This record gives sequence, C-alpha cells and structure tokens, in this order.
Amino acid sequence: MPASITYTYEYPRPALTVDCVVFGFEVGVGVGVGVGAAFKVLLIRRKLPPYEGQWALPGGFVQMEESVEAAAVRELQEETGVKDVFLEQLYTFGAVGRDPRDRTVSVAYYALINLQSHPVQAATDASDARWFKLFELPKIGAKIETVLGFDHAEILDCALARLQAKIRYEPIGFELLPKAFTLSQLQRLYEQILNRPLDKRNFRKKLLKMDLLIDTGQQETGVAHRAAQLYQFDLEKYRALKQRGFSFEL
Amino acid sequence: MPASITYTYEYPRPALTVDCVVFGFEVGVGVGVGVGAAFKVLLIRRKLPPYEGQWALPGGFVQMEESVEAAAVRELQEETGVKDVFLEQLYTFGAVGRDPRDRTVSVAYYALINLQSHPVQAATDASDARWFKLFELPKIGAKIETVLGFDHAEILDCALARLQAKIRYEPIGFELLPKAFTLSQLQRLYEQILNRPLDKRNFRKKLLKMDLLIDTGQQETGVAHRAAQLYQFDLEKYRALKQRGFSFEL
DNA sequence: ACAAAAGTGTTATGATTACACCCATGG
DNA sequence: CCATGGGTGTAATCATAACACTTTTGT
Repeated sequence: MPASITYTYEYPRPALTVDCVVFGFEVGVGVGVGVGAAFKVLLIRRKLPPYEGQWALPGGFVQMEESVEAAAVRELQEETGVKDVFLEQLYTFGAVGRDPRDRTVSVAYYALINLQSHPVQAATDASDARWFKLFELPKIGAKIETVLGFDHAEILDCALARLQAKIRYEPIGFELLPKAFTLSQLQRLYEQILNRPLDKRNFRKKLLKMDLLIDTGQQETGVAHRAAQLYQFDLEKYRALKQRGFSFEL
Repeated sequence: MPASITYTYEYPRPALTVDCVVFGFEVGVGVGVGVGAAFKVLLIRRKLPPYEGQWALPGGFVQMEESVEAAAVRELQEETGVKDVFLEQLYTFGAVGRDPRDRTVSVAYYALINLQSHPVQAATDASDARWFKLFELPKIGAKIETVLGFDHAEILDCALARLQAKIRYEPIGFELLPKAFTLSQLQRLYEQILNRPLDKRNFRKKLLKMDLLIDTGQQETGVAHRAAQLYQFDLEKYRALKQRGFSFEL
C-alpha cells in the first residue's frame, strides 16, 4: 500500500467499479452418453477481503484513462482470460451499503461466450475461476446465491432476467453457440435459458421461415444417431433486415 | 470554493453524476381550436461553464450518503421542482472525454411526468427550465441536439429509443396522462411516441379487450363535439395479471 | 435389431389488419 | 346546420399451437 501517492478532491467521490456476469452454454456433448446441455455462469473465488474465499463476479476498478466499458473488457480478460466476446451493459448498482468497506458504485455488464472457442483460464495470475450451472437442480440458483459476496446475487438475477427477455427479441443466443450448430442445439439453448420446453416442429418452422440460418452443407459427426445438419446464423442479412424494420421474435 | 476541506484517495476516482431525461405529454387541449398533442422533453439552461448558457439535461453529482437513484430524484426536484414521478435507470455513460473538465461518469435516468399534475417550476433557485417539443417539425430533434452540451444529445436519443421500445410492452404510457383520460388521448400518445398512425378501431378493441381500463362513468367536458368517456388504468389488476404471466402488448 | 435423436405437415384456433359510417355536442 | 371528433363491426389474412410417425446412424 503506497502511503505517499494520493489523489485529492474538493468533494468526496464514490469508488467506481465494473462487474461482469459471464454466461456460457455447454451444448450436449457428442457421444450420446455425455448427456445434456447446461447453462452456466463464471465466478471467481476472492483472494482478498471482504468476502475472502467466497465466490463473486469478476470485476474491478475503473481506471481514469479507460471508458467504463473498456474497464469491463479489461477485467474480464485479466480475471478469466476471456476476450473478444459479446458484452453489454446491464445496470448500475448504486445503493449506499452495497460494499462494506467503502462507498462503491458498480456498473454491471453481462457477457455471452461460446465455450468451444473460449476456454476459460481456470486460474489467471493465481485467481480461481469456475463455471457454475444455473438451474442445475431445482433452486440451486438460490444455493449459489448464498455463497456470493456483495450484492452479486442481485446482479446475477438481473442479468438472467435481461437475458431471458432479450433472447426472445434479439438474436443473441447465437453468441453462446459455436459458429456452426444444429437446430436441436439451438432449441436446447432456448429451452435452458427460458426454462421451459418448446415444440420441435414449431421451433424449426419459425426459425427456418426467417431465412437467417445458412445451411453449411456440413453435418454433425461422431453421434450415435442420425447426424444433424449444421447451420450458421447470417448476421449480415439480419443487420440488413433489421434496418428495414424486421424484428427477430421467438 | 472551500480551499481547506478535501478528500484524498490512494487511487484517482472519476466524478459520478446523474442526468435525467424528463418526458412530458401535452394532451390536445379542450377547446377544439387549441390543437394537437405534443411530446416534450424538459431541459435546463446552464448557468455555469462548461457549456454555459446552453441547454442540458437536469442532473448533478451523486453524494456519498445517497444511492444513485436517490441522487436522480433529488436533482430532479432541485432543478425542476418535479417529484413523485416515474423514474427508471436508463444507461451509464462512461466515455473518457465526455466531460471536458474532468473524468466524469454519468448514470442517466428517464422520468415520465403528467403535465396536468406536475407543473414545472420554470425557474428554481434561478435556474431556467423549459419544455421542448420532440418531433415538432421534421428533424427538429436534430435541431435541439445541436444546442445540448456534453453527450446529452446521445443520452436523449437513448432515452427516446428506450421509451419507444418499452411503451409497447409495459403500460408506462399512462404515467404521461392525467389519471382519467380518453381513449383518443391515449391513442394520440402512442402515435406521438411511436411516431406513426394507429387504427382507431383496432386500438380501442385491443385495449378494451385487456380489461385493464376502468370506465369512470365520467365524460370529457368543454369540448365542441361529442364528449368522450373517461377511463383510468387499473394498476392493481395489471400487477396481479403480470404475476400470472400476462404481458401488456400494443 | 435396437437405441437415440433427426426430420417432417396438417388442422384448428386466435390475433391482426383493413376499412366507412352514424352520433353527440358546441358554436 | 355545420364542424369536430366519438364511437362502433365484419371479413380476410396470418400466426400460433397442438400433435405422431418415419429416417438415419452407431453400437
């Protein structure tokens, strides 16, 4: 702790931090045995007080020479090794008592990452990062939350609510899948996030009718059943349609 | 400027402010001549540099002993005299150069007020507050924006986009109307905010079918044509339905 | 040959759109 | 008696929801 260098202001200032809720989706693994899809959040174990040893959202202080969003990108990379992912501002948490040490206001972000192309460094400079399943068992969401420090359970709830709402009217679910995916993987993703079953035929009909999925001509390999067609989301076409008033709706 | 009392920190801290986008809706006035509805924003004229003399969003610094939201409520009251209104967090603006003097991060809110019950103090402690019409003429939105200081034009655009989106799936439009209103006033409100015409019969059918409007039994008075029925929005019932999965959709 | 998931159409119902005239009131 | 906006119904189209069997592949 440098006792010498300090910064002085005429009025007191809250500390400003960012926190990131990082969501990932494990598509059902190939071999048939491996079983089901899982929707997950990335947490890191705190090495310092307060809440030392407990799990928390990755995050940290906003520096003077970076934008708030840049701080979120940086902290995500530093604490989890994750970069180049979908990141969107969620909400700013500014209650007076939310940090027991100091007045701290935190701008929360949420990130969507595809576990195939972004393997997480489980430990970056000795920090401990781990994926936790949401909805693993009935109300394990609640279990996780009792373990989270600060108001991070509230932030996680807020992020989940946002994702559940937004995935229905923006094509952001694709950020959680590999570039090429099957329609069943996409359906399982929606089912996991919305936490309810969807009708297979209606789901496929609706998505294919939008004409935003490109058939890659490739198929799944190494599965013990009929191989599924692989598709890619046509982001270019989506952007063009959106300009003209098209709305992605599931 | 008190030169003596200061606050020092080990690391530099951005200043933290709030800004409020206050929307109001002028229902068409009674007498037939008075003409049309108008959708408006409340701005204040800056008395101090930077951007002295220009128009800006009401706002100010977050104090240590108040939540960020409380700061927004307080600033709104201090600068415009408005209180007890719908207020929701919009977005946090944290670009590095957004304030020319100092690194400042601003949490923006938007408020919806009903001009009947909340007349604005045009001047509170000598500050100058005024309503500006959005969409007054084609692209006068752009005209206002050239006059706004900081990144307030961007904040205003963001608030407008949010309102346009949200009014379609949450019953927040009622915040802009008097408690009792006619269906035509409500329709004009939607038309103004969404900036497109709606079919009268379909609009009424849809709203009445939801069964969330209470017929007050009262009628409009002082109009030079058949008097319209006055309705109130049934907030209690809406909350109950929402719990059970109902979604307000226009 | 069995297990496991892929793929595929039809029908019934409800929602959305488009559209034009008579009514009540005040001036 | 005229001008102004209030109030009303129907028919065509489109979107949604419910539902079951055959196909392909690996073991």
